[in-house]
Amino acid sequence: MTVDVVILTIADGQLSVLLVRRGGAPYKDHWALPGGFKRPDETLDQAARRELREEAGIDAPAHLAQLQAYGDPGRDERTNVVSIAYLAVVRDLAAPAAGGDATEAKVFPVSQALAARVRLAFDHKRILKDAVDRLGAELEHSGLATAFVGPTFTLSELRSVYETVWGTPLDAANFRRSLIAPDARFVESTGQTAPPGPEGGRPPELFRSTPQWNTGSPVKRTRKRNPDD
Amino acid sequence: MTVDVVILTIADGQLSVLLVRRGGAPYKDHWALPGGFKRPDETLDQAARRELREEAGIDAPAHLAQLQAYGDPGRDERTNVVSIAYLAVVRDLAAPAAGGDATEAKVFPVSQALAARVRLAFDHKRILKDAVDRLGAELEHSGLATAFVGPTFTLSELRSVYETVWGTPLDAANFRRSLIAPDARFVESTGQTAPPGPEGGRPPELFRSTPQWNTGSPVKRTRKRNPDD
DNA sequence: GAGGGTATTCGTCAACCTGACCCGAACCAG
DNA sequence: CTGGTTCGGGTCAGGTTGACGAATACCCTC
Repeated sequence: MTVDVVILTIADGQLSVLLVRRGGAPYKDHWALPGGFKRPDETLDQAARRELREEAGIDAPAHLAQLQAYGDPGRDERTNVVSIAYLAVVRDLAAPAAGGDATEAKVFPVSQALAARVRLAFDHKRILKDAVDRLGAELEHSGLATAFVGPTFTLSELRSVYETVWGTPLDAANFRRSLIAPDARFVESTGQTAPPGPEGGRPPELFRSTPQWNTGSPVKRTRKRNPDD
Repeated sequence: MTVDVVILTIADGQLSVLLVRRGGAPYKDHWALPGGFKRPDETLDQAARRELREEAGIDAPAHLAQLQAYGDPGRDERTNVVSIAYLAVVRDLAAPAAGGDATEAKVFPVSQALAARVRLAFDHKRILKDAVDRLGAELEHSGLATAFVGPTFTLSELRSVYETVWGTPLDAANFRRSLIAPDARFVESTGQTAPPGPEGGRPPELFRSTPQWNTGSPVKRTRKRNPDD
């Protein structure tokens, strides 16, 4: 009975995942999701937080939720292990913060970690793929995108989260309109502005997310529909 | 490591769940979700199907998917047990089909099983509540509603599923319009008609669900918005 | 300081979708 | 045949969305 954590962040404009290098058999020297055995006296959530802290040096993830259990026989050649996968979202994962377990930690772009030539330990590639799919779906129905940005943020930063995860561009004006709609209180203005980026431009307004952002999201994913379908 | 299955169906116009009476300690004689220990040589899905067959006599559920893992210490006083909850949807659960395990099985309306005065074994009430919440959300985003009806169905039958699960009435005409939209192929007509119900009325058309019904659902839940909010 | 460049913010407009409602069609019971 | 019921099909106003243009506020270079 283990708990594995998919730690996602956005680094260099790419959705990225933190992986650790395994020190022992099986899959020695392979990259794997941080995780470990659940202790009898802790809840699953507590076990996930402990692994976050021990193996990734993360104390307070912006988001942490259970994903799914994986229990196929043979997924671990040693013993029959069922793993509970967790999804954690953090920001500022710039410093890999190698855990105290003498394991090496590194942040990979998800596209790279899912590439065919890369081999992850156990069924961790499938878990990662499921986690990314789940994240994309969750963005449509919750305010999870705010977990990728700071406590205050510009609408461009927030929009960039959607665009990065979904891989599709969004219209900046319409994105703004849907978020600051008078009846839907998803974000509220702080009155402050952020300095423009290196590219220049008008200084953007800083927003704060409201606790209401639970019942649905104003941002919709526009799936390209095949005309021949 | 156990697998518990929330078996939902619609009986007498009410969302209902199948519970079994426990024969042994702990929680002897309490009602509980059917479930049991996972065997090392089977997958989680296989374990769920085995429990469905052994304890509820169900061979082919219309829907079976993993929900969530529950692992709080103390949820089972004997040993530290992590349970993987599954959601199964079946139709025609009229015959309780008591399992061969000499356990008594009975179908309860969900509203009754969740009532405050009823005590279910372990944390099964919370699992059931989570399952029902999940079902309601899933109806909005998938074609799961078709699992409650037969291979062919009338639009009234399908609409009744949404109304029963959500507890809100839907406009019959608009429901029809959204389902038979020319570009959204969620259902297709069989050309046949069903006999009218005991109340009379025009014979309804029989439809079949299409395999496409995965990317979203045309039916939306209209949340009543508080005007003072 | 003038001019070009960028990103944000605001406004507009047509197309689409939605909720509400009406009416005829088809069937049953009396 | 008449009344009652459900299903099929249509209409209509209001809201929402996608696309797009224009104004604003900053930076940089000349």
